[in-house]
Amino acid sequence: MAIETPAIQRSTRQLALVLAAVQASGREHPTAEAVFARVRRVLPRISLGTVYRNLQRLAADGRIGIAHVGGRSARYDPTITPRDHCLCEQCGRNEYEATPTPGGSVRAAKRAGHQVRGHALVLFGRCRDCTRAA
Amino acid sequence: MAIETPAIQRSTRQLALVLAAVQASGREHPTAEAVFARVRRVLPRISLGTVYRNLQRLAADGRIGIAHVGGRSARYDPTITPRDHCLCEQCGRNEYEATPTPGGSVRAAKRAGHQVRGHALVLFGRCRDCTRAA
DNA sequence: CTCGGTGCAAAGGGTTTGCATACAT
DNA sequence: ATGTATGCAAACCCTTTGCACCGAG
Repeated sequence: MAIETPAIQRSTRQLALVLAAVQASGREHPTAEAVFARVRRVLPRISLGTVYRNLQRLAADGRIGIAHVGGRSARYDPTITPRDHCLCEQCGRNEYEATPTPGGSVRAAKRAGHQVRGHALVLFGRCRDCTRAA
Repeated sequence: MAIETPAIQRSTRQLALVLAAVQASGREHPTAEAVFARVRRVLPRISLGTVYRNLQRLAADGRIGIAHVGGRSARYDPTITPRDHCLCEQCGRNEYEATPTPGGSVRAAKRAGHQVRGHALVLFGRCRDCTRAA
C-alpha cells in the first residue's frame, strides 16, 4: 500500500557541506544564515534556498534537529538525542548542554495517553560573562 | 540616575480585552491571530498591530508569557510561572500542563555561573486522539 | 489640554516556493 | 537519458513600525 516513492536522496556537495557545517558548529546551534555563511566559504555560489532545503531534509531524515527557541529564527542542532540547553538572554549563546532528566513530566504525559517522541528543556537567564558585564 | 520615565500605562479597552482573551483561552496558548479574532468579536475595529503591541506590553510587564515552540508563530500564555507543556505534533494542541521538576539541569546551570530566570520543558509527540486516528 | 494608544497600511525579516538549468545516477 | 537538486528571485507569513487621529488622564 506504499503509494509514495521512498524519495531516494542524491548526495550532492551542497547537502554534505550543510550537514558538515551544522556538525562543525558544535554547541553553537547555528541559524540558517550562519550555516549559509560557512558553506559559502567553500561553495560561493550556493543559495540560501538550497541551505534551507537541505536543512529541512536533514531534519526530516533525523540527521539533525531543529530548535525554535526564543528568537525569531530557527536554530539547527547536530545532536538528535534529547538535550537540555541553557541560553543566555543577552548574548544568545548556548552555555551548557546536558543529557536530560525528564522526571515526572514525561511519565505524566505518557499516562495521559501521549506518545512522547522527544523533549526540550530550555533554561533562560544570563550567562556568567553577561552577568558580570551588567 | 533614572533618565527614562517609568512609562506609565494607560488602561484602554483594547489592552484589557487582549489580556482577557489570553486568559480566557485556558491552556490553548493562542496565537496573536487567535487573540485578534476573539477581541474582534467585542471591538470590531481593533487592528492586529494593536494586538501585537498589547501582547508585547503585557509580556514585558510579566502579566503573560510568550512561547516560541515548534511552529512559526509565537504563542501567548496566561500563566507566567514555569510550566511543562506537551504538544501534539499533529493537531498542535497543548495536551497537558504541569508544574515542572527541573531536576539536575538547573542545578548544573547554576553551578556553571548561569543566572537562571526561568525554563521551559516541551514534550513532542502525539496526543491520544491523533495516535488513534493514525 | 497632553501625549500615549490606536487604526491603518506599508515595511521588515525569516522561510518557502516556482521555474529553468545543472548534475548525480 | 532521466529526473532530482540547484540557483535565482519572487512570494509568503508573521511581526514590527511610521504616521495622523483619538481618547484617557
